Amino acid sequence: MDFQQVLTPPQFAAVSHHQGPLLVLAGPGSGKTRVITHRIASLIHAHVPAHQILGITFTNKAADEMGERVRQLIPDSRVEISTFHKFCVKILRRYGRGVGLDSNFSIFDTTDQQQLIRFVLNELDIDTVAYNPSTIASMISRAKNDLITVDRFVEIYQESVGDHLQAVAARVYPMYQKLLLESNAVDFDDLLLHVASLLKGSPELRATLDERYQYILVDEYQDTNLAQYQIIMGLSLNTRNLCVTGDPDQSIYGWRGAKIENILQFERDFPDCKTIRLEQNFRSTKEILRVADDLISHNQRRKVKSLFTENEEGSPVELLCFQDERHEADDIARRIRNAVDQGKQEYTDYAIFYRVNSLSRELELALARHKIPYQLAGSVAFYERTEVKDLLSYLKLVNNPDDRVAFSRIVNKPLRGIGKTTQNKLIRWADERGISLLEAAHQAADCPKLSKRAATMVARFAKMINGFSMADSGSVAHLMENIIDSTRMVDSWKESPDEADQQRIANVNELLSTAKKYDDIYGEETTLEGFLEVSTLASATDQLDTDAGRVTLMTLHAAKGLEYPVVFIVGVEQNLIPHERVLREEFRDGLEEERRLFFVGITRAEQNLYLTQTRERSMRGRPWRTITSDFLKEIDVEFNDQSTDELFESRSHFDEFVESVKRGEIDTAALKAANPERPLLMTGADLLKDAPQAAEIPQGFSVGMRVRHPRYGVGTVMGISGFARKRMVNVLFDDADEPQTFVAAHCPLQPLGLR
DNA sequence: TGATGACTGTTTTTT
DNA sequence: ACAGTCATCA
Repeated sequence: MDFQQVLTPPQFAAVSHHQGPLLVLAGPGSGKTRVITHRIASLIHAHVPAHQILGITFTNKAADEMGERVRQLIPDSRVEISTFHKFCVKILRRYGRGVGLDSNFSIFDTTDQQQLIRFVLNELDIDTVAYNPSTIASMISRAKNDLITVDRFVEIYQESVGDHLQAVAARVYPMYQKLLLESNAVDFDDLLLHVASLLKGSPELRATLDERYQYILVDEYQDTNLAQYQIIMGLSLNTRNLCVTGDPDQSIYGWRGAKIENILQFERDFPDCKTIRLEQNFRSTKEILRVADDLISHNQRRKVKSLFTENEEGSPVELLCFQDERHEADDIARRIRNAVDQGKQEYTDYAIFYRVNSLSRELELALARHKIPYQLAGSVAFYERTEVKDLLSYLKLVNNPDDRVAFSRIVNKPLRGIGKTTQNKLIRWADERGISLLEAAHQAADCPKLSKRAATMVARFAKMINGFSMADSGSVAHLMENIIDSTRMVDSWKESPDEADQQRIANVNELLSTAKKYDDIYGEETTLEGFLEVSTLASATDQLDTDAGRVTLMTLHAAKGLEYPVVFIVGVEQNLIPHERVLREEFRDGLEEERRLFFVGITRAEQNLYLTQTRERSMRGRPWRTITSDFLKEIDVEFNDQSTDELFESRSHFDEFVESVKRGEIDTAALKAANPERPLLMTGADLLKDAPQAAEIPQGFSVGMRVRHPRYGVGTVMGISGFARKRMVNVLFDDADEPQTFVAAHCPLQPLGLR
């Protein structure tokens, strides 16, 4: 293979640098994955044994893709390419004893984690309303990412003047960690933390692994946190053939503990490192790249790169402005529909990005209206569905009898008469005697506090769980079938007319077929542990299909690493892009990260890029007047106003309509008869029919009526005065203390239920 | 013990 | 707007 032929000079330089530390600063679309995969191929060509090479990515998708592309270059190669978390699981299965873990440990996802923290808060008699479990969870998570252990956390708290939140966290963290260990379980952050402590605590193990992995490649290095940094450093002390690739301008996980410093200081960590910049972009048009470059040049904290491309000029980036999110979504759908109908594009060519998941809703509705197939990254992930989690919890408990979160989740699901009281008594008793919940359940008959009836139920449950075993079932799928049969968990849904229940059955079946697939892949080697691991470490973007013939919707964060011919970025408005959260910060660090996030979104586009904004947008069920994004002042795009003052137009139509009805010019009864389903406009008279207690009909308002105002939200009509054009309405809004008065004929008040 | 309804926080994210 | 939790009652 002649690498020089297929690579640019800088790419080739990176690929052929084998010995010693290497930093590849790769701009968007600069062929970074290409460099990594070719470098691996090049190492193998140079007779480096494949098992000495370790490739690390952040997502499963990236790992799979990289593995696939390496195999295209070197068929049958057995290079280990893994995510940080998977790699750590592997180490811990083997060496976890050193941190108190048995090899069958459970991995707690965010839900499990919060469940356990909720339990701890209850135990410590801390109000879970004032102290949200997820807030405490993220504090602990953050600490773990920064390698702050329990002892250190408590120490720091005692040394400083911590606030009440820290006080709570300092009490919760130790007990949470103790229960995790007792459950023989780890959370996502522990996977990294435990491995980092193993490497630190055991020089022999560190040296062994350092030796084992001679060549390490880390992708997206700008997103590594302190724990990940320590792990990488620990493996690169003796053999320093460490190659990291990344782009500081695409660092978007700072809020999650990622340290952009890691990449910025790589040259300080390894003074003898070679630095290569990949600045030629092979993805986007000149127009798109120019906009991206203009934007990112406004960041202060960065390594300056000069991006360039030999691609064509392309059409200008367009900024589309709409009245509201519905018009925005509808117009995007219509554009896609038209282009596809004319054969100019395929559905697969399109991606729509947004800052927060809640914006996907309107887009989904519009795409559905226009009969456009789409796929959504994220949303309610399959593995987070209740029924899926329940079934997995059975498997988890079978695999790891110490798992108390799994136990608590399913002990009374489906209902078997083991209520809260019984559960609490059982937990107390188990903790007193230092045995697992399942063990306690077994011996329930000996528990003095439990009634005979409760004890029988509990013991029966324990017996059922014990009846399940991987050895007897032979495969994960069979075990799962046994569980489904024995628990009768789908029985109650079978007869249900409820669509949601049928969906639950479908989900259970899907999980079952996932298990079958897993069994098929591993054959005799299939393990319960392995299946659970895959299920827990699976993520939303993993399931994205590049060739599905569908439009793809996702958040800007999820878009990193992907590319599409045509990209829409919706909601380019202040408080969204940039997000309101960073606008409140005094320090402008967050703002630069928001700019990078926008930069990531822009640079996903190959041919066409559309930015959209609206004049008003509903957030949390309330309409808001929007403000244009500050970032738009930093870039040069073609402004294209699609908005009309339609809202006001329709309002005056409405007023006219109401007036006509009052003058008797319109026969409302006939109108309603003509369209009994859903009238386009409801008249005041119609409303009155649904509100018999209302006293008057003036201008469609009556005392006690619920109304909505675009700015003030929902309120109640307190009083009405005057007549005709001077008719006044007095409204007390739900959020306000003082009522406000409006001229009935001219105010944007809308009776609720009008839609 | 379990069902129902009110209340509340959530909406940056991935493993 | 919505989902998940909590409180109350049968």
